Amino acid sequence: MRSAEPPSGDVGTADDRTTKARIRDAAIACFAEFGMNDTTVRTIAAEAGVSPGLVIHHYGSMEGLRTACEEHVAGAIREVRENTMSTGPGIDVLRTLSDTDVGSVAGYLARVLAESSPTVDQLVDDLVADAVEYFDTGVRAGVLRHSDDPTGRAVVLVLWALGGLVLHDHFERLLGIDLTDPDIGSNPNLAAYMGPVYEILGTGIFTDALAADLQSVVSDSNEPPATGPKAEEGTE
Amino acid sequence: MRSAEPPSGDVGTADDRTTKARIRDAAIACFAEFGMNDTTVRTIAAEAGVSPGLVIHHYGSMEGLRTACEEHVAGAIREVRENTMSTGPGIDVLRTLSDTDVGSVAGYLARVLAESSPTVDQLVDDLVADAVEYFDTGVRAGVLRHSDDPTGRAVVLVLWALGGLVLHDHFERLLGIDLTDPDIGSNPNLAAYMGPVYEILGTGIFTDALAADLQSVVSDSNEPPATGPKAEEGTE
DNA sequence: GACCCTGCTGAACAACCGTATAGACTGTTG
DNA sequence: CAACAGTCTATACGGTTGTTCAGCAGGGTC
Repeated sequence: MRSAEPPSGDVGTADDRTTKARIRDAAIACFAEFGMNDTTVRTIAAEAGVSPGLVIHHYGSMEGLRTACEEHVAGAIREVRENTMSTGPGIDVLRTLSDTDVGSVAGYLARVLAESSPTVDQLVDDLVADAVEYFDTGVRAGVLRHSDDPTGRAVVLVLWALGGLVLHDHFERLLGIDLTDPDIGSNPNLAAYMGPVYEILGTGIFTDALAADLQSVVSDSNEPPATGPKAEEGTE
Repeated sequence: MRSAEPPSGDVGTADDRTTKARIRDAAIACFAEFGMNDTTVRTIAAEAGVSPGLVIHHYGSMEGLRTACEEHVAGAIREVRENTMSTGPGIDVLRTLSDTDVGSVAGYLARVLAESSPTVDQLVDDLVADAVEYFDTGVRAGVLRHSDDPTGRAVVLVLWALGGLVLHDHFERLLGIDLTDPDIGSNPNLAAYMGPVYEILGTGIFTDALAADLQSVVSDSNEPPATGPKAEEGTE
């Protein structure tokens, strides 16, 4: 009773299909499907096919289980990240998530990203750091434009992508594409999202004159310009 | 007892500083500060300085109060939207929110946007429709680039902006700027966010050759190209 | 056989939730 | 004055939550 954990203190990176691991996977699936609040110990226990008491027995408390889920998901993402980082091509946030073997990583992240926690914060920091590094590679390869604020650009793009993940219900309703779909690549409506994305990131949305005007204003003060019709709608 | 509502069935667009309105405002503030789940009837009652029973007496149930908050916030946003729409210049999502008189609209939205509800869905649809219209104005004025998918572009930009709002904690941690700040305009760190945003929306991030390549690929199939080093990190 | 340890169950616990109800206080009307 | 209608408080009720605990089944070890 003094310790609810067996001596093996791993969070599950290797071959654990024990009951404890099954409970964790069931919890992740429930969190992704029903949300953080509508998921109870009894919901998870039923999903895993065990008794409610066993969940607590293995993870000490509900918060202990939450932490274990976060660390497991973060570990799975980190694993994919490091592998594809060394491999090279085609890493992006959503693809990184769908490449994990957890299954409902994207749906789970969509639920936990909004609430701050050390594990999630670290995960976001890592994704941003990856983006910074990868953007730098792209710039030196001549496929990406130079940025006056590489870190800021990476932060904005990564958080926009993750924020879109959190709002996947709205994307699905408006564009017919579910960003949390584990195999989003085979969705026929993917172009409805990727088309505008590539268009925006390819050429921007401002015409050249206005873009230069906005850039100079930003570097001077904090206030966007107030002359003539503005066009920063939907961007801040 | 058969009806918990007084004959006045408004949701609060005009001069109501009654206790009922104060309870609603306290609820919005609590939802924004503590989140949807950690806010109980007793929390709201304490914030409003009334008894828990009175909350139920006025709004029938907790869900009735939630609905009233949603409709009130949506109404306040709609009001600002229509006014600035007719006025003309400088409307954007975050500025629209900070122009409302509710105070913690952005923080409230950051909590409710993730969960689908008819009222929130309608509000998002309206913001997207506004963006479509405003983008079209900008295109015809020559300050915005033409889009092959104007609606898709507006959806992506609005949801990116709103998604950033939901992830305001991460933005604040990484860039030092709180997107839910009621008067965000006077924040000295605003440039840390607006700089990258204007840069991205001004010129995009892809170089011309790669941008054209990606565009053609998207219009052909759903799969992003797989040749050479890719650069769609953080965007999908 | 007895013994212990581990995985696990099912019932019970206290705490908290939203909600209902009885009644007290107020101002208004006859 | 009495009667009344709202507003508001205090309290209590059922239900659900996370958590605890006594005990069962099974498999080693002596």
